Amino acid sequence: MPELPEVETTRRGLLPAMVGKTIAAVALNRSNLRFPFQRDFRARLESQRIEGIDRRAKYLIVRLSSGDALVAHLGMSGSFRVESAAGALAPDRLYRTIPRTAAHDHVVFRLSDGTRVIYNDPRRFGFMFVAEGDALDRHPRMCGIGLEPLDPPLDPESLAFLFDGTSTSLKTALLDQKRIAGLGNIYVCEALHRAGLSPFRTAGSIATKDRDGKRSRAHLASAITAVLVDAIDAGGSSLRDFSGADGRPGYFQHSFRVYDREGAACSRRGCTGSIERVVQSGRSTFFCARCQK
DNA sequence: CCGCGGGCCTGAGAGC
DNA sequence: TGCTCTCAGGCCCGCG
Repeated sequence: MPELPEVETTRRGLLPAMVGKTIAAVALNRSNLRFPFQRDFRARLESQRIEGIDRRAKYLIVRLSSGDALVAHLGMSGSFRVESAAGALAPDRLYRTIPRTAAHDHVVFRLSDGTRVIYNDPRRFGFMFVAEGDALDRHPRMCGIGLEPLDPPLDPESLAFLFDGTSTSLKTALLDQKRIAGLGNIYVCEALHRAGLSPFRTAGSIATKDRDGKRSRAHLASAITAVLVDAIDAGGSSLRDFSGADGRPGYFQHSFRVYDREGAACSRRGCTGSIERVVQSGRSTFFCARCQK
């Protein structure tokens, strides 16, 4: 599920439910997600006040009053949902005081006001850990992460720095979290189509600026930021099961121009091509061979 | 340095 | 209805 827009949507949904409250209790319904939980995982969370929630690449970072941070990665199928204390927000629904547990609810955070924040993850490719907040930049999981594409907005000079001399394909280069952080398979396919660039082009071969401004680093940089902003505005993409922490699904999947649209007509104005699917470094690439050069 | 394949998991959907 | 097969939004490792 989650690429940058879905993680950002999750962050925004969690903010009002969590910030300023204290973690009263943490329940672990199993001993591991992708990795075993740290031995002191619960102890370092319980009775801490939540100061804020940040995002770095596809990681959520929950800042705690102790100076520690809870770091969570949603993997392929992870999601958070918020269940407010019955009665607090829905006095007509007091009968819902018995918390419902769904399959794959692996971690439950109970907050000081009774709110429950639940992490669900069928495939368990996600993981979470507690680390010293000050040391996060040096944490092995975080230290190699590349540029945030939105803050500040990705620019052609950054792309030049990241891609010059690289013989990797554009598709693979954009998926590489060490270069640009947060793009995944969907948004790479979408950005390349918007930019009119072939996923097979060598990353180092993109011109700084074309005469007409097309198929250049400048065009690619703005295509990437535009698709991410559009997706965040739509609340992310809900393919199978993704929904924001508020329970609402995202709508960006209705705006896909190529992803999962094999055989469909290309939506670019004036283009008579159709969307193809090929496998590139083990992942599906969707593109229009006619207008992506 | 690079691409590729496999592995980690479960569930949905297609095809028979 | 039910089986088997393929594929899925991420990421890491080892191979050639």
